[in-house]
Amino acid sequence: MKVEVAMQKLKEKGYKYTQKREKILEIFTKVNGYLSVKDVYKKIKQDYPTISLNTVYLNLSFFEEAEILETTDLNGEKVYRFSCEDQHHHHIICTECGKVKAINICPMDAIYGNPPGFTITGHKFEIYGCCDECNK
Amino acid sequence: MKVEVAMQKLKEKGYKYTQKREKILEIFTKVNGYLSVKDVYKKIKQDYPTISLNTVYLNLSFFEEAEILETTDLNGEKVYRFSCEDQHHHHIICTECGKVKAINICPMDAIYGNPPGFTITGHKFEIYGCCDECNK
DNA sequence: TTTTAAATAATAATAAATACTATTTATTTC
DNA sequence: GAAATAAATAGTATTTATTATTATTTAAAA
Ligand SMILES: [Mn+2]
Ligand SMILES: [Mn+2]
Ligand SMILES: [Zn+2]
Ligand SMILES: [Zn+2]
Repeated sequence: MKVEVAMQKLKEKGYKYTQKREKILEIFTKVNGYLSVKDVYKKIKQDYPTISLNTVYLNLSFFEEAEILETTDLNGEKVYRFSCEDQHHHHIICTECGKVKAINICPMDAIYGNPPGFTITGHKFEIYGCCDECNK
Repeated sequence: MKVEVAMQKLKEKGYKYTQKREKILEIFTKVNGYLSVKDVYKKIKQDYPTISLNTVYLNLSFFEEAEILETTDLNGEKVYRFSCEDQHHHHIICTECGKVKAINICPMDAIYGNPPGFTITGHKFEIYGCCDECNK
């Protein structure tokens, strides 16, 4: 997703435009992987040294709500990345640096209906690994 | 896994026998699902009102290390359950109460070798839902 | 029974995440 | 463009999960 499209999406949801929000999104476009709140905080501090960590927390939550960012847990920490807008798929994730690679298989294709006693609301399929860079 | 087998496994790894450990394992046998540390703490307090929360934390970690318990994240919290010793499989999990049901499909069966640029170290496939009891 | 190494309790320390409030700012309205 | 308003932000406090520390107790070995 492009930054402008994401900002437009935000606007439609009634959020205001701010430079910091744009910058946060820009940070995510430059990374093909998950970032923690602190990762984003460190990066945006280069441009806005006085930004509050709380602001980063809030905005990442808003972005998630607006389905601009998606999240997962990496080592017990919530991490964020740009939502994949193309067809539903899953990822292999480097547990060291958060880098991702798409996997064009969804195990739900083999699941028919709801298992007895349960109503399905979601699923997660993630392969974990170490990328070549982190392997060095 | 039976409690005695698990305690035996612990012994082999050099851990001592304690009543509290046995009780913790007993708690897990009575529940077909994941429990948080606090869940276990509350339950065991009925028998050992002076037990320390830290003791629960420590023992659950030991059990995980000894592969007696397995874990996942539920609503950002680490939760534990008895390890499945039968053939590798996955689960549908009630996000309300942690109850689980086996799914005899593993998406890794369709993955051959390592994707370029990555070394696979693990995977997670979980279906989330709400069980009939929690739906009421 | 004595020894000793691990288990526990009690408490302190960390770290992620959330809550609160005064101030600032983007956007609306005139 | 200036004033009004509602949201965004900074700064700080609080909460909550988890880990660390240390003195005491206890299971198991000698
Ligand atoms: Mn993708
Ligand atoms: Mn199972
Ligand atoms: Zn990596
Ligand atoms: Zn349930």
